[in-house]
Amino acid sequence: MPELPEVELVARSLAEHCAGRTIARAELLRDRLSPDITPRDFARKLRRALIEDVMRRGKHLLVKLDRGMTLIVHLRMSGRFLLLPEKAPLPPHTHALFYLDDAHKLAFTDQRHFGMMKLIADDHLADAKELRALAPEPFSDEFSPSYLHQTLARTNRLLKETLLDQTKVTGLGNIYAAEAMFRARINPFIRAAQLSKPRAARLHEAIISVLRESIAHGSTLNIDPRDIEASYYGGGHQGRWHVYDREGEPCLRCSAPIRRVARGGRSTYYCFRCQRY
DNA sequence: ACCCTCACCTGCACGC
DNA sequence: TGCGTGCAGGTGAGGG
Repeated sequence: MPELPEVELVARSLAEHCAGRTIARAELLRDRLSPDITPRDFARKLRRALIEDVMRRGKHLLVKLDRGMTLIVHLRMSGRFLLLPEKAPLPPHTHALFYLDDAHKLAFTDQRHFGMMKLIADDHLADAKELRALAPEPFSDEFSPSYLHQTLARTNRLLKETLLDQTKVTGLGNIYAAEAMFRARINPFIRAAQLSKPRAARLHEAIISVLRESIAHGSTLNIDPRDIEASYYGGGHQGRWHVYDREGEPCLRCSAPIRRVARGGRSTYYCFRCQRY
């Protein structure tokens, strides 16, 4: 599912439901979910671990355990957590299981098998290759208008592609990149370096507000009500996106039909009239 | 160091 | 109904 707002909500709900719980037993059902560790060691290292907190960095979940360990989880396209009664049947595509000490189990499911887990000692967390190169958090002071302007100025790629590069800006994916550029009224196909300072500042504001509002509204994606973060979701996503997945529908600002352009196997949605330059 | 393409999987919607 | 095609929210490896 996930871009930053979805991962944030998963992190919050995992923290709410699982922080303070002990993992009675863990099972890695698909080896390649966590390729650095055998299923046997996965079970051994997690057995009786206390979940202290669950945080987010970029699109990664950080499950902070006692004994100086953190489980890094990336949901990629289809990773989900479901909190189920201990004896409930396993959902399809369950690749890892965590039996908690409160008669529930946490199931990690992943239809497309792109998800990733890595158990890492806290000493090495900061330099884990998954986290090391990530751009500053969008809600941090470090992610400033001038940071964005200078970062974009140093690339030759198209703006849209650059916004998806997690080492330049972290947390945006295909949906929210499109939504942020629409909000800032900037064309996705300009060169990133072409963006003037005032327009970079406008994009900066748009990125932050799109992400912030999506978190506040409970994201924009359709989710299974059994997903752990389901309680944070409002009334579904109807009408929330302005351009994403709206090819041919009227722009909500100017009524021009929204365009979709496919490149490198991915779609970019934008309003050709509002986002001319 | 950068940039591009492909690869990783399954399932669903669509057109014939 | 059945089959082939294209597409889906993300990234990493490997090449130029």
